[in-house]
Amino acid sequence: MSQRHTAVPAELRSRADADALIDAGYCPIPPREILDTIGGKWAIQLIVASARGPMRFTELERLIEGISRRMLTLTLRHLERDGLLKRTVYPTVPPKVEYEATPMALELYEAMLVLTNWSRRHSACVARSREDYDARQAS
Amino acid sequence: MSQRHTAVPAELRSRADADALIDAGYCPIPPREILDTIGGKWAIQLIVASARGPMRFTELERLIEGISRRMLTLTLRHLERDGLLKRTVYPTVPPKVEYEATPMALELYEAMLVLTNWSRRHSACVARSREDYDARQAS
DNA sequence: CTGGATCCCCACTGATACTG
DNA sequence: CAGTATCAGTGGGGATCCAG
Repeated sequence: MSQRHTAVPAELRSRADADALIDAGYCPIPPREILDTIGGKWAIQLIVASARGPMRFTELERLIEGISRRMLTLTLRHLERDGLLKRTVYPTVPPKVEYEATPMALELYEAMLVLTNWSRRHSACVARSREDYDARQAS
Repeated sequence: MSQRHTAVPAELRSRADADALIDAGYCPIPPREILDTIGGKWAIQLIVASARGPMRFTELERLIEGISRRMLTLTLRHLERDGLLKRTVYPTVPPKVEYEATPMALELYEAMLVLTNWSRRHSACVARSREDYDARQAS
């Protein structure tokens, strides 16, 4: 735990580059902290959905598709607690509550795009690898 | 599902930029697939540990600290199946098995650094947000 | 409309013991 | 050395009902 950290250049491709990063003290272990935050089944979708502007509870419920009322509430609370969503209550009747991604969440979203990019570049390769692996197991 | 995707520039800061990205069809929903792969408790640590070169089973077991033999095996199998680790068996006695991160895994590792960077920039903010939130709940 | 409360399931994880 | 097998605990997540 608690290793040193420095600013990260991060446009590299080779094994040597990765070596250099590790030697420089880049410790990707803290991602556990991030993964605990956004690793939930719905967190990312909620951030994306509320990235364009205020979204109401029911809007999100309809948009996310498959999410239960319980998990919607829980995940929203979690994200709000972490400062990733701003919750605004309008004391009207019936009540109206809006959720909106904070700037910090938008940056996280942009960071996620790098992972998305990786996924897109390699998903086929991963799928093929799985097939090969499963085929070998069958034999 | 199955939205369009395009190459990603991804050096932006504003809400408008995020809007532009979403409009352009960047769908960060697939990260679920990534998160299922690396969201495990030990996956990232194993990738990092085996990023510098071949690592033996027992080496990893000692290095990771806290991992059980069972989870080490399971996670290694999972990563191998996805093509993120290469497993090499030397039919000697006693047996010798080496695990090494593939180029694809190294790229993933580099992508994770972006998230790590986000975490480092905002961890204090998140912590403060949590304190505020919890304080409000207490009242 | 926006949740809170409750019950339940099961996948992930850990602990321990055994083996080629 | 490098696993496998088995049992048990925990928590995330779903279903349902209730309430301000």
